[in-house]
Amino acid sequence: MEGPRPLIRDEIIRLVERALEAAQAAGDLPQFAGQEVTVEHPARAEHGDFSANLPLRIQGLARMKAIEVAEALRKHVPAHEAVERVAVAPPGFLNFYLAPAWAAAQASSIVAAGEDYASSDLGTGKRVQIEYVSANPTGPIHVGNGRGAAIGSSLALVMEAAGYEVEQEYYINDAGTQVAIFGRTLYARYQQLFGREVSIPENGYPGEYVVDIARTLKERDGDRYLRPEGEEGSPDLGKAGLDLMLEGIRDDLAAMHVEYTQWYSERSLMSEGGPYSEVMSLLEKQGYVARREGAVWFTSTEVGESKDNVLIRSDGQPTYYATDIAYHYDKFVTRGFDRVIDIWGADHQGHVSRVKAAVAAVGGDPDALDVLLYQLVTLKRGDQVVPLSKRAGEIVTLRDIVDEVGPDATRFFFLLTGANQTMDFDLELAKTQSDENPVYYVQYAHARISSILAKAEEESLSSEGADTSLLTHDAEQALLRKLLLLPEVVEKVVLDLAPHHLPHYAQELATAFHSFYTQCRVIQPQEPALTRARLHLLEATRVVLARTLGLMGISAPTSM
RNA sequence: GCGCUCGUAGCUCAGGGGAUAGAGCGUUGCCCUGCGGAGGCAAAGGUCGCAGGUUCGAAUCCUGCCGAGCGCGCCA
Repeated sequence: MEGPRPLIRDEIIRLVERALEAAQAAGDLPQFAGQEVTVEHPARAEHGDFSANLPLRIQGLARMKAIEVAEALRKHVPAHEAVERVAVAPPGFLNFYLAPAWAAAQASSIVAAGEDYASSDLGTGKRVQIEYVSANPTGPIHVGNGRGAAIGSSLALVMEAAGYEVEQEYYINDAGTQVAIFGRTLYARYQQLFGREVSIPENGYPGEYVVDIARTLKERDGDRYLRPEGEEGSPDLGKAGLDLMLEGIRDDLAAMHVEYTQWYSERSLMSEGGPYSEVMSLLEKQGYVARREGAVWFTSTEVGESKDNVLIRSDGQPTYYATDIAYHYDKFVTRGFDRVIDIWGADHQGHVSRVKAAVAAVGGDPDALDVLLYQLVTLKRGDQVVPLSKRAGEIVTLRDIVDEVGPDATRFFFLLTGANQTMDFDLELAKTQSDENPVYYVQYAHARISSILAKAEEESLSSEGADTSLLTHDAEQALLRKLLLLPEVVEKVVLDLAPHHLPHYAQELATAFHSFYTQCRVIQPQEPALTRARLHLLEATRVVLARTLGLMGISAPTSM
């Protein structure tokens, strides 16, 4: 299979690089050390499609005015089929204008690429693991987890498009203190259903959902978990409860169209000779372990941390940190991922450097670990802030939102805001104005195109043999330029780990299409050649819209 | 107190060294004799938190200050 074509942006960069070499060889510019060339999309269309600021950056090195540098470069820019003209603009920009016929011809390449359009080989041959959500199975998935789900799931789709082999994983915290507390809470609720006067433990989980789980287990398994009064409950009850919780979590995430390739159990780390014991002896061997105050510590200050951290508490239980080290050891060393991306809520920020330090200590590469933190979501009903705490009585779950506004709008909304920006999720707005959610604007564009293409087919019109050079209208050209942008967006999402660029691009693309639609009639029986060309443009637009929506995990409806 | 993140239009947010700072929503005013009006066009709305600094050029980088969120457990 042929690899993806180079981005037009990169070809422009190469033209500038070659112009610099040629200008220096010709003596129009003095010799100096190589400069990295970058180009950008000017804000104003009159400044062209791409702009290079190289003259401004090297004016000092060249000991010339930037405008003169630009002029010297312009003379040496090699000809390129995609470039109609190159202009110098004050104070020293080199502006590139794409040839309309070339831009139009790209419609054919896009249609030919189909759902592979904007794929790249950026990550080819690299295995990346993306771990996200990983919420404790002691309560239902809440709104904040939904944000992590949207980001992780979409990032996975985009990285796959960029050639990575992607593993999407949910780490199940099925061991440890919180799970034990959940088990005791559940047993209390279970006993209550049998008429016993017991109350849930202090620090227990007061939520109604625990009662629901208890009731389900009672109905399914009867009294088999019941022990004599005063005794502790059966561990089987806790296990059964967790399984039910997990089932619910899977369902909730699946409702948002989040699908994992792997569910990884924390408990499985603890097996004889498993990752946990391996890591503990590894740390011990390397002298990073100290015993004091009845606990076992990782002397992380030795590797630059601000303080040491407990691995095994004085009650003999491993901390979350210890098992997390084992988990990351398993990711890096045992499973050998080239890159690991952890997506956490910003409240885990303090954990980042600790984990990186530990990764380094057990033989992983901390630079291959990216921790993507997303700021917390403030849930609102109008002006009223709704508490998100899993321990509060009334909680709004992710499922509530998905059921209300649908998976597409939920994902789009979560993706819209950059991860390190706090965001408000106004339920009132999401519910009452769901028709005005921008996702519909984008999906509508796709449905509209599908409708026109269907109508064309009915009338036996097709894009067969389209002459794209007829696509010269401003609106056609503007749309074509948007289509050409997706590969750059995909690259940016991958390099910055920032999927929020997708919904913004999707809106721009939809706008360009709707504008084209109102200005350019597609089906015109008296203009068969133009009709063919515009149908072809529609086909290309549909490909790009569907692809963009697909990368967000959002459906591309043919009718709405 | 220390650390991380953030402060851009009335609201929600993009932009994160480049030319006259953008979008959606809201507001105001236009546009259907034709392919889906869930649409299009236009207007109004900004000392980019404040003050210094670096630079040919700063909303963007650096420093300080102000304000907000989160973290600084033998919780996860």
